[in-house]
Amino acid sequence: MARPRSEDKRVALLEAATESVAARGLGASTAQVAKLAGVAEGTLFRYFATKDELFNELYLHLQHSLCTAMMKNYQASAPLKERARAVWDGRIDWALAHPQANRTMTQLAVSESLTPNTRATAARLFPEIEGISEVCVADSVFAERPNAFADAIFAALADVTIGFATREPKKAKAYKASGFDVLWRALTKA
Amino acid sequence: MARPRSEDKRVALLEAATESVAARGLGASTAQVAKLAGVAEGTLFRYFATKDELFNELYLHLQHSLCTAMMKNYQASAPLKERARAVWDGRIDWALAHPQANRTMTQLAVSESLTPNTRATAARLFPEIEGISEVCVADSVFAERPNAFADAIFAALADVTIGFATREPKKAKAYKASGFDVLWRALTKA
Amino acid sequence: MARPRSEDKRVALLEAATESVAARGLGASTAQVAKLAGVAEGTLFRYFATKDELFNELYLHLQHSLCTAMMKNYQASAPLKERARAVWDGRIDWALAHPQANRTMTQLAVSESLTPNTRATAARLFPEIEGISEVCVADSVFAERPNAFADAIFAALADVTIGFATREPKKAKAYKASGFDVLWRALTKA
Amino acid sequence: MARPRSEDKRVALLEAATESVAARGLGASTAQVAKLAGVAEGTLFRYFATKDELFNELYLHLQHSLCTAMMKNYQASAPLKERARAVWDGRIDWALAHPQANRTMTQLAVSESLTPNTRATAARLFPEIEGISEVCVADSVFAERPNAFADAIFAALADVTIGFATREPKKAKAYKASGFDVLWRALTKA
DNA sequence: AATGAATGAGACTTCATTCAT
DNA sequence: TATGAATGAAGTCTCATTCAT
Repeated sequence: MARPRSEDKRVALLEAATESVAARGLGASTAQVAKLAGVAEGTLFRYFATKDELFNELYLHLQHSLCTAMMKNYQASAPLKERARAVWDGRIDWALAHPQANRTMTQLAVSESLTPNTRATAARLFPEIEGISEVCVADSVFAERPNAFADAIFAALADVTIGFATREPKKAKAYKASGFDVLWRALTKA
Repeated sequence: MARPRSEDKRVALLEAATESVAARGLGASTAQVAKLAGVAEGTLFRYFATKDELFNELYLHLQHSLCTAMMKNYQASAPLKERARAVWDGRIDWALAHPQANRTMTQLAVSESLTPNTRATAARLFPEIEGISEVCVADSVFAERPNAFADAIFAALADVTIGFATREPKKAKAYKASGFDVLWRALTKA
Repeated sequence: MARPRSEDKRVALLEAATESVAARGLGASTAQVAKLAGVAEGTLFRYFATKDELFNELYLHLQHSLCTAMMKNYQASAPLKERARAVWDGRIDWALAHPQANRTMTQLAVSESLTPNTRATAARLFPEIEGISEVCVADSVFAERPNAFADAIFAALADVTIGFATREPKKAKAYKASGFDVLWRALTKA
Repeated sequence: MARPRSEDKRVALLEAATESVAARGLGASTAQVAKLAGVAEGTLFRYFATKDELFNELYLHLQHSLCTAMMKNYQASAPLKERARAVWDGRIDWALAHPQANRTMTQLAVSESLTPNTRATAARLFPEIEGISEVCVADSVFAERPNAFADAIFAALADVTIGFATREPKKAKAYKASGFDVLWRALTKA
C-alpha cells in the first residue's frame, strides 16, 4: 500500500512468507512471517495492506523468480526442441533448488486468495517462453488457444516430474529426462 | 436401543463439507459445515472426531465416488485403448457433473491434512484401473514403477482438461477428446 | 434421583469416578466415568441426577470406606494412646492402599461441589473415633469444640505423613510411626 | 517504541484470577478473568500463553506475597521461638487479610496445573524461614530432611488454624495463639 | 431400566488488523 | 517509519444433560 522505504525488508518478508507457507500452509500467521523476517508484527502491514495482498505479491514474486530461472539457458536461436528442453530443465531445477518456494507456489495457485488480476499478470510473465506452444498439435478445440493449452500441459507434467524427482532425489536427472520425453510426445505429432 | 447413528447424517455432513470447502477452501468452518448439513455443531464431532478426520474421510468419500464413476463404462474385455478412454471419460464427466466435489478433492490433495494412510487407502481404490499403465512407455527410471507414473500423468492431464472444459462448457466434449489424444501420445510409443 | 435397580452399577460408577478424578481432576467428564464403569453415558444420570450429585455421593462413599478402614483394628477397651494409634494406622494404610481414592477425596474436599449438607454428613461418619479428642489439651478457645479441633489436626498431620510415605514408599512404616509421635505431642500436654 | 507492556495489567490479571478462582475454582473461565481485569480476552494470552501458565504464575505470585508477609516481623537476632512465632503470625494474618488469595493458593496447590518446576521455585522462596526447622525433633526417618518435614507440618497446622479463625473471626487471635502452641509441641521435644 | 445420539452453550486459544507511542 | 500491545471476532472442540428408542 504505502510505498515502503526498505526493499530489503520487503524481500525479507516475502522470503519469510515463502518459508512459513511451505511449512504451515496458507494458515501461516502474519505474526510468524514478521518474526521470521525479523520485523515487528505491525511492520508487515506497512508493506502489504492485508494478508491477501501479501499472498498475491508473493505469488508474483515466486513466478518472477521461476521465470528468470527458466530463461537462464534459453537461446532464442536454438532449435525448438532444444529451447523447450532448456525451459523444461529450468523449471525442474528451480523446483528442486527451491522446494519451499515451489510448494508455496502450488498452495497459492489452488487457493482462493489469488485475484484474477494476479493470475493474469503472472501469465504475462512468460512471453518468450510461449514459443514452445508452437509445437502443439492438438488440432481441434485447443487449436484456438494453443498457448494456454501447451502451458497448462507443460506445467502439469512438470509438476508430476518434480514430485517424483523430489521423492527420489538420486534419480532426479533421469526423471527430468523422462519427463521431457513425455512432454514432447504429448505435444508433438508422431 | 437408543437411536442408531444415522448414515444419512454422515453423508449430509460429507456433502456439506464438500460444498463448504469448494466455496471457502480448507478454512471452511465446522460451524458452517454443520449448519449446511442441518445438524448441531456438536453433532459433527460425533461423526468425525476432528476437522482433520472429517477431511480425511471426505477425501476417501470423494475418491470412492470418482472411482465408481470411472468404472461405470469400463469393460475388462475391451481393447486397451477403449478401456483407457472409458476411464478417461469417466474422470472428466465426473468432474463436470460434480465441480464442487472436484474442486474440494483438489484442495484436499494438496493439503497437509491428509495422512499418509489416507493417501495409501485412496490409491488402493483404483485396482482394476491400473491396467492403463500397461501402455506406459517411459522406459528409463519410471519403468520401475510405471503404475505410479502413468497414474500421475493421467491425473495431471485430466486436471488440465477439466479446467478447460469447465471454463468453456460448450466445448467440453471436444476438450475431452483432445485431452485423451494428448494422454495417449504421452504414454505410448510412436 | 430415581431409585436405581442395580447397586453393582452404582458402585461401578463410583469407582470409575474415583479413578477418573484421580487422573484428571474434577474436570473428568461424565462420559469418561460412564465408559470406565462399563455403562452408557445416559445411564450415569439415572443413578446420579447431576455431576455434582455424583461428586457429593462419591465423597460420602470414600469417607465411608475410609472410616471402615480406620475402625478395623479399633478396640474400645484399649488404652487411649493405643486406640489413637490404631485409628492413625488405619488412616495412613488406607491412603497407601488406595492412593487414587485418597487423591480424589482431597480434590473433592477443597472443591466447590460439596454441599454443606454433605460435609456435615461426612463428619457424622466418625462418631466413635472422636474419643481421640479426649486428649486434646488446647485449653483456650479450642476447648469449646475440642473434637473438631482434634479431628482437623489429625487429618492435617495424616495428610502430611501420607505425602511423605507415598513419595518414599520404602520408609512408609517409619513415617507412619514418626507421624504419630508428632500427632501425640501436638495434642497432649507434657 | 510502541506501548510498553503494562505491569499494571499483568497484576490486574493476576488479581482477577485470584478472585475468580476463589469464587469458582480452577474451572473459572479465562473470559471471566479478563473481564474482571478490564482487558480483552485476547490480551490475557499476551501476558500468559495458556491458562495453565496463568495458574503457575499466579501461584508464584501468591507465594511471593505470602512470603513477604511472613518475613515482615521476622528478626534474625530474635530467639528461635520468637522467630517461629513471627512467621506463624505472618502466615495466619496474611490468610485472614486475603481470604481469596489463600483459598486460591490452596486450590492451586492440589491441582494438576502446577509444574514440578513451579513447585520447586515456590519452595525456594522461603530460605530464611527454614530456620524454624531447627527445632524439629522427629528423629527417625524425618531426620534426613527435617526442613521439608517441618515446613509441611507448619503449613498443615496453619491451614487448620486459618480454617477455624476464618469461621469464627472474633476468636481469630485466640486461635492463632493456640495453633502456635500446638505447632510448638508438635515440633519440639518435651 | 438402559441406551447413546443429539444438542448448543461455552471453553480455550489464535490471529489479522489497528493505533498509540 | 517502525513498533508491538491491544483487540474481539471467530475457530475448533468439549461436555453435561435430554430424550427418542
